[in-house]
Amino acid sequence: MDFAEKMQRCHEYVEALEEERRKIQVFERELPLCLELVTQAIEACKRELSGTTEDHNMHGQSECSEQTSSEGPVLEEFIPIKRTHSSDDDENDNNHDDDDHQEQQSQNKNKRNKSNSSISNNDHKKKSDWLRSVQLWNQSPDPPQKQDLPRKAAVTEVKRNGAGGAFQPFHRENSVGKSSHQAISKASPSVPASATSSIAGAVTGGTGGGGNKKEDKEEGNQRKQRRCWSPELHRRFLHALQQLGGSHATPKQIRELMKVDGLTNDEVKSHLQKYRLHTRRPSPTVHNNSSPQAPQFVVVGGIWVPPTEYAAVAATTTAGETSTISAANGIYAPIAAPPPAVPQNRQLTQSEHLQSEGRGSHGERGTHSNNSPATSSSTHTTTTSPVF
DNA sequence: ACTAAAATAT
DNA sequence: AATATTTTAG
Repeated sequence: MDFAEKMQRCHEYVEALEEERRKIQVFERELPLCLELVTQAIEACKRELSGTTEDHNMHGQSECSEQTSSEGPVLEEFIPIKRTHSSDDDENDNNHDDDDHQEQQSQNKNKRNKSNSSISNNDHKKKSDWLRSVQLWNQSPDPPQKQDLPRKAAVTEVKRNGAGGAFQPFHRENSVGKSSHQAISKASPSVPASATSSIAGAVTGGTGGGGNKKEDKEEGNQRKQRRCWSPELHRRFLHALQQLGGSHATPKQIRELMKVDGLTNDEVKSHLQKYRLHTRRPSPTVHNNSSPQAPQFVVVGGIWVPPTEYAAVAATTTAGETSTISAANGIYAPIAAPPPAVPQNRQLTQSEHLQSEGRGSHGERGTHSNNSPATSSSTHTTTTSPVF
């Protein structure tokens, strides 16, 4: 009978749902309704299962509800963004907006005013367990973001955290620049919340003319809110770098390429610095794989490839076409294909050898050509060789 | 008290 | 733009 079959299917579905619930459990704070929905669905299904047969009139749809159909309508409810302004800007889907009209929003270049006063807020303090406290969206009291859901538009700044990896919570702290002279009055780094089904914005966006809340207490100072270079952000960074052919890229170019709104030159610059730093021979006496136990794929020829990286970069670029880029990839983000999934494994294979990384340290994974260790920097690999 | 990362200064 | 220094979050 097909009945049994149905039961079976239903059962499976419930299991799937439960697993799903486990997954989002962590984000209870961010997705309370989502959790609730799933829970309800599970219950409904179970009821149906146990409640025996027929009369699935009322909740007949429960099972299929979230799958797809209801998704649309419901989705809106989940979107944290409350658009206060009645005027819905709906037009800004995916136009171009490549241009940088992003960072400027209220990013004043003023030097910091020296006015200084008391800092009175500590709103954070009680975030001990991150997983829980991680916020996909900043819950900062200001959702001034004009551009909401960028949808598919890549341009904006949709970034996601998490995924397979590490993501760090955003910190929203206001430390006052108590520096003696100069105070920045850069715009308040308000954070947008953009979400696409499972995506959360990771990048802050400037406030538009939106209107700041009363948050910034009349002080123009404040050390810029730290920008969190989430894996995704970094991914974009790398991507941009690749497109520019290596490290020569100027921060400005990089920033533009990244198309992340709210990202400033300085931030990129800083990040670039760090990147180069790490990129350039972490050398002296760096023995990577130390553990005799053969950490499967540690490899790391390279340098500084944050956990989540690999896949991301690979993915993007692979999809991409640029040959040159690939080279770049090879260089900086060659490694590590984690056990789980990830179809494309490159040359991660021989990991075992402790490889005389020794002093050279530079991972020369590059299929070919590589700079000499000491003298030249790693940079040119891409830039020089490929025709540009 | 230490470190890495980001911000800011030169 | 490159590097150096300072500040700060973990």
